[in-house]
Amino acid sequence: MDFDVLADVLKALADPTRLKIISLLSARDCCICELVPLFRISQPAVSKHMSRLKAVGLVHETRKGMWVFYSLKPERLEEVGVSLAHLPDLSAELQYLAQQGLLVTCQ
Amino acid sequence: MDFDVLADVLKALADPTRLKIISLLSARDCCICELVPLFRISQPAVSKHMSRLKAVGLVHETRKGMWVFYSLKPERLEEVGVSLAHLPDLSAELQYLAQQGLLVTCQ
DNA sequence: AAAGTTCATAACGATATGGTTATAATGTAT
DNA sequence: ATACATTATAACCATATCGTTATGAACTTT
Repeated sequence: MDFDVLADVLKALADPTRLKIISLLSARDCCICELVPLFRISQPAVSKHMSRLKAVGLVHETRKGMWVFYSLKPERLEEVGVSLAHLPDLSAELQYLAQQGLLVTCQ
Repeated sequence: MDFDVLADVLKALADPTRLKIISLLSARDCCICELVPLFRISQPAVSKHMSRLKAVGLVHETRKGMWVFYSLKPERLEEVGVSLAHLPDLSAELQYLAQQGLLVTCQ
């Protein structure tokens, strides 16, 4: 994942409510009306959290009659961990700094 | 890491500039004046990014004369990956929903 | 067809974020 | 002492974020 995409996915993860939702979904697919009573926020607020998670591919939705069930995409979550552990290499930028004599050298 | 702390660390990571800084620091300790020419932002902007990373323990600083060298704390970064892969368990909340008859059951 | 349930969208407000310029604080060198 | 280099802080601005209430859209049930 490049820096911009990874930042977007991390932004989607960087909220306590959404992290809790992810934890819940890792145990069981849930619909909005199940999540609302667990959080002290309104139904539209939960709905927007889900859209946000869906937008970055962390979650998938399935209509079942009246309900929309959300399920976690664990591969996507794992991809974040892997990307963080192996960030794109920027040693070219450091070489550029060295060439320009912009690296500070002090013992 | 609990949900709130993890969210704070993820917020610190959830920015392309800070991710690039982390990648650079993984290759070499850097001071602010080295980073400024690599990004198209001002010196105070870089300085604030570093404070933010330092505030959540992702980075450590060392004065050397005129310069302040920043180094990555790889244990902290790894901790994020581990926490994401093992989020705090919320099955108690699901049990609560079940007891209240709030779980939707449809085949 | 009408009423009820679930979820999404719109419009708004308070706070957070990420940048800027100006200036202060710290350390070095003349 | 003075001047210079590096970093941090302050004040400000534009946009994003996360919540709210009101309302619309999709689907079921009566």
